[in-house]
Formats: sequence, structure tokens, C-alpha cells
Amino acid sequence: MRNSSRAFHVQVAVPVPVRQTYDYLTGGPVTTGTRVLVPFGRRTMVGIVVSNLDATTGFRLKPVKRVLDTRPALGQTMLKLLQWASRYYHHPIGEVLNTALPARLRTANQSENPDEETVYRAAPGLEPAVIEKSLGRAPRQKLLYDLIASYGWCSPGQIKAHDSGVANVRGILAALMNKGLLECRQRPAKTPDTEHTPLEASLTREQQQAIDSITACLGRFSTFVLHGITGSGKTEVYLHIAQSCIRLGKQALVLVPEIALTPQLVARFAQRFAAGVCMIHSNMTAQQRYLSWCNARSGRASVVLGTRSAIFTPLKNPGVIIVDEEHDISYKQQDGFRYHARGLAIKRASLSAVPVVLGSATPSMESMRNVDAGRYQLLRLSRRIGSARLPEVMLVDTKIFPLYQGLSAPLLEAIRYGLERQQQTILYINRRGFAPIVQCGNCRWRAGCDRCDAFLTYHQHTNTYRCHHCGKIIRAQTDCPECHQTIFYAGTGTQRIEKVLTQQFPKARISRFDRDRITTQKKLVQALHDINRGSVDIVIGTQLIAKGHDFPGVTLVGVIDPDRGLYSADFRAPEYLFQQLVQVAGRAGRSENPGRVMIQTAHPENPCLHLIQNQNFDRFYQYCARERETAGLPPFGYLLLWRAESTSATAGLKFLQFVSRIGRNLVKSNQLTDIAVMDPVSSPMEKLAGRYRAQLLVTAAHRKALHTLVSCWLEVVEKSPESRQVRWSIDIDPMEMF
DNA sequence: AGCACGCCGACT
DNA sequence: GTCGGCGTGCTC
Repeated sequence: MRNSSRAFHVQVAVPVPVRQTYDYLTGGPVTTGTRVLVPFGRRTMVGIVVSNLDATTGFRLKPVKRVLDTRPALGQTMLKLLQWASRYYHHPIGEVLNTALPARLRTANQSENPDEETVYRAAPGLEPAVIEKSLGRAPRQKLLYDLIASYGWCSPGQIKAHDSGVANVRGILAALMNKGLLECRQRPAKTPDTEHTPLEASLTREQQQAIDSITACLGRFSTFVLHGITGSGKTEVYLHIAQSCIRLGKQALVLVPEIALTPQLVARFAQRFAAGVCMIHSNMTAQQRYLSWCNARSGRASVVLGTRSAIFTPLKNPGVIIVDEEHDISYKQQDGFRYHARGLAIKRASLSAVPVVLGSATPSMESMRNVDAGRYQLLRLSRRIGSARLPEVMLVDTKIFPLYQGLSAPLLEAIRYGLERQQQTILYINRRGFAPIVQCGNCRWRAGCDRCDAFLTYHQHTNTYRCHHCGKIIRAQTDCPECHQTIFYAGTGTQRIEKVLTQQFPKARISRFDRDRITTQKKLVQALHDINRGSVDIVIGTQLIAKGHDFPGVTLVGVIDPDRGLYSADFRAPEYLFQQLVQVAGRAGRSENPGRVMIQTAHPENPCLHLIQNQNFDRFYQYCARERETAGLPPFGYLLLWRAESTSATAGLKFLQFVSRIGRNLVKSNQLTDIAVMDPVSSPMEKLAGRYRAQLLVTAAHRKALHTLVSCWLEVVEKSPESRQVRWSIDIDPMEMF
């Protein structure tokens, strides 16, 4: 490649798994964050300029093929955030930058300018007879044509907003254009009207204090933990803060764990801020996401509401970042670039000098530790709004009250009591299907998945055995494949509870609320609606039911089987159990009628359950904190997990043994204290979907030393031929260890 | 990640 | 004698 007279060099991050950038020649300096088309080996790729250089590298540099943006796709703050994230998570910069771009910008396709929109009007000067002839046999085209003719210049968005009952507006517009009945032109995109419905006037004193504290910090960085018990009105606080931002001409970024599961929160924002809200989630098409991205960047959207990846949405004028249900582990990406959206939210807020609000009924240990250390400010909502009180929680000892088909006599009695009074019940059981145990009564053979280290669950409705880990489905058998004796089904899932209740309460209206039944967003909304208008008496649900829904008619919550969560290998199990139970318990007693929660357990003496019973978050936090501090676990120590997977049973472990040898040598040679490299082990579920997984845990007392170690460690490992034998990854601050 | 180069088994 | 297996190495 000729080294021409062009004097400018740029460093470009290319989306490949390599911890390095590549230099190219340009005709002049290029603003960092700009997308460029570059030759890369035999390929042509879209990269991002990360810096301009004046020094020559000695390489025979290739020139950039084309500069793709007039305005950088990644702004300076976003670029800084992503470079920080790349270092923090030790993930290649090119891949990090790539995940932050909307899919539409990952290719060189010349994007139409989203700041302009196409508007249409009826072509002038046409004879009515001509129009009649063209549209006589196309009623939907006629409807739309008449609408446009009466409107004048209008955009597809405005046409859709008329809700004329016509689907496929764009297709029909195209048809009308083809017939020559419409003409079109470009115009600057219109800012949606942001007329708001008035905010709730009556706030509790605590709500008002929280709002005041946060709005007082608008314009500078500050981290708030909003600890609000279930039903205390956190959403109202978010809405007020967003409102204050908008008044200052700024935008609010709101993260939620899963948009599909929080239609009520989404609806409240949409109601308040109308067209000013834009959504970012995985069910949208690439084009829809891109439009939301553009609306956020141009400032047209005043509220951006999205899941984990929405933390990468550019904002013209950031005002506040809100992370709802901040403890939720779905904020942690579980593959590829394993970032935590809460962590990025805090970093982003500090770079943008805006406040960040972490809201939860059960804040994470990490956040509470930061409160203790004085880094975050704690705001509390300790009372429910209106006349609602927190439910009373009882433990039902199943050693005293034996279970019949998963249900104890006191729980059945409580359900009957509720039915007589037309009050609703939620039964929480975090296990789908009919029975999780499929076993031979004679030889003890048990049905397992051949692709995973997991047993199969019996699903009665379809008469199948299913693996809940890889999705494998096989036909149910009548007798044992080993000894041909009869197979029996033991244990309890949602379907069994449904069947038993139908027998026990034949007149009750029972609805099952799990992934098998609720398959689409539409069904979810329908099911929530049915519960809220009282056409259901008993709801049997998994985690799906626990998240953020407001059910005013529910007075009883029964927890069928929390014991699996009590004695798990994962040190975070008590925290997760607490979060889950507080969340599901919070569904009870949200209006005038007091609520009751009954937890069935064979271990009523368990301290964790006691703390849940008292719903004393602070004591629960202190209890967990003591244990974690003693063990040097997060948030008092730091974790790093090497993961490896392979189709061979031993390759992963072998690779990690190699990795641990290198790690230990580095620890020794650098005299690093307080860092422990454990032994590689098979993952708790070693085989998953046909692949064998292993992991290597590293603990450290200080983040900085661990960070430095990882950098050297990776360098050595990546250079080795061993690292090419298996698929491996590194997980900073791992949340789940399976 | 791709994509090519490179060195050993079953085929026209 | 070639076609093609996937191990190894590089991409400014």
C-alpha cells in the first residue's frame, strides 16, 4: 500500500474480538466517534474512529475508504463511557462500540436522514372521475386517500395516529404513489407535542422528600438509592423527576428489567408524556429501534424507556437516569460483552453530570454497601400509598401441616376464605409444568435430558417431557425404558396446582400465568386485564406474576415451595430468594383490604425466612452483609470468573487448568496479596444444550489489583495456542455461577 | 470473527 | 495425481 502524502492518521476500532485498534490514513482529521468504512484484510468493515494521531507508526497504512457520518454516530460522552467499559470489562473495544450502535448503523448502508420525514398530499389537479376510477375497487386506499386529501401535507406517523383502522399504512401509501394519486416531499421531522396530563397531586411526605432531594441535584452527578417498599409509589416519584427534567428542557432515560413484563409502568409514562416517550426493546425491528435512537439523539424524545441495552441510547440533553428494580440481574448481560447496565448507568451519569436514581423494594447488596460507604444517598419510601398496609406474612410448617399435592391445609383454608369473600389469590410457584420428577417406581430410573445435566419435567396438557434448560421436548412414555414398570410423576409444578385447585374448588375461576400460557405480549396484557377486572379468582403464577404488577383485588399470596432457594450453592441465593418473596408478597393488599402472605416451608427456623417474614430489609441486609464480609464476597470483595465451554467433556477444564497455572504464577511473581485463584471446576450444570462448561473463580480484596492482574493474564492467555481450543470468556463481577 | 494459507487422507 | 479436512495466523 502506498504511503501517500496524506498526513493524517486515525485509530479505528473494528468489530473483531481483538484488543487492539488499527491505524488508517485520512484526508484530514476525523471527529472521534465517526463511523468509517475501512479495508480490513480481504474484507471491508465499518469501524469507529477513536483518536487522531500525529505520530507515524511505521506501518504501511491503508487509507480509509469512506467517512460514513457527517455527525459522529457516537458522541464524546458515549465514546468515553464505552472506552471505560471496554477497560473495565476487559472486552475488545471494537465489539463494545459495535454493541452500542443500533443495528442499522453497523453496516455501511446509507441511512436516510431521520431528522427529516416524508410527507404526502393528494396530487393536485386530478379529475374526480380519474380518482374514482382508480379507487373504486380499493376501499382501504380510498379511505386513506380521503384522509390525506382532507388533511394536506401529512406524515405516515400522523396518518397512523388517526387510527382509521387501516393496517399497513406504508404499503397503501406506496400503492397510492404508484397510481399517481399522491405526491410527496421531505420536510424536517416534527417534534411531537408533549402535552402532559397533570401529575398526581397528592403525594406522601416521603415521596415529596424523595422528589425534592433528587430534583435539587438536577444538573450534577449524584447517585440515589430509592428504597421503596412494594406499593409505596416509586413510579410516581420517577414521573415527577422526569417532569422536572422536561421542564428544564432535558431528557430522562429510564431503564426497566423487561419491558414486556412491565406494561403498567410503560403505560403510565406513555400516558403522562404522550408522544414524548420513546421505547427501546428487543421486540422492535431494527428500523424502529433506529428511529427511537434518532429521536433520543435529536432531543425529540423527552423520555427514553428501555431495557438493558437502552443504556447506550444517545441523549441530546441528558437530565436524569433512572434504573427501576435496580437489583434485577437481567441488567447483567450474560454473554459476549458482559456489562452491567446499572454500573454503566452510574458511570454515564457521572460523565454527563446528571443524577442517577436506583429504585427497588429490595436494593442490591452492592448498592446498599455504597450507601454505607457514603457514596450513594439513600431515600426511603417506607409506607404504602393510600390506606394500603403491608401484608402480614405467615410461615406454614409443612412438617406439621403435610402437603397434599403441593398444598397445605392452612393454605387451602385461606384460599377458601378468600373465595367466599370474592377476594383474589395468587399462588406463586417458580416451576412450570405438571411434575418435575419423572421416575420409575421399580428401578428408580429417572427421565433426564440427553443434552443437559438436567431432569425432564412432565407437562400434562401436551403429554410430553420437557427440558426447561434447552427446550427439548419428547413424547411422554407409559413405562420405564429400563425395566418396563410403571412411571410415576412426583413434585409440583404450576399445572399440577391448577389441577388440584380445579378439583378442590370446582366453581372457582382459575388462571395459570406462566411461560407456557403467556406466550405473547398480547396474552400478557389480556391476562393482567382479566385479573384486574375480577374475572379470575385464583392465579397460579411463576416469576412472571411477581414483577411490578398492581392487583388491587388480591388479598392472599401463597408461596408453594421456596425451599429450593434456601440451600443453593450460589452465595447470592438468599438475596435472590428475599427479592423474589418480597416482590411476590408485595402483590397482596394493595388497596383497602389487608393482605396476607402464606409461605409453605419445611424449614421455618431458617433465619433467611424469618427476616422475610418480618419484611425487615435492613436486618436482612445486615445479616447477609456480615456473612459476605466474613467470606470476602461481593460487595466486600471482588470476583472474576473465567468460563470455558466445549463439545468435549474435558477440554474446558484442561484449558482452565492452564489458565489457573498462569494466574497463580502472575500472582506470585507480582507479589499480589489478597488475590486467590481457585481451582477450575465443572459448572454446577456441567452439560447444557450439548456443551460441557467449566469455570474458574478468582477472588480479590481490591478491585485495582485484580484489574491489573487480568490485563497481564489475558495477554498471556490470548497469545497461547491453548486459547484456540475451546470457547472461553471472562466475566467481571459475575452474577450467576451456573 | 472471518478469511487465507498450509499440509495430510479418499477420490475422478 | 487433485479435492478438501480444519489447525494457525493475521487483519493497520
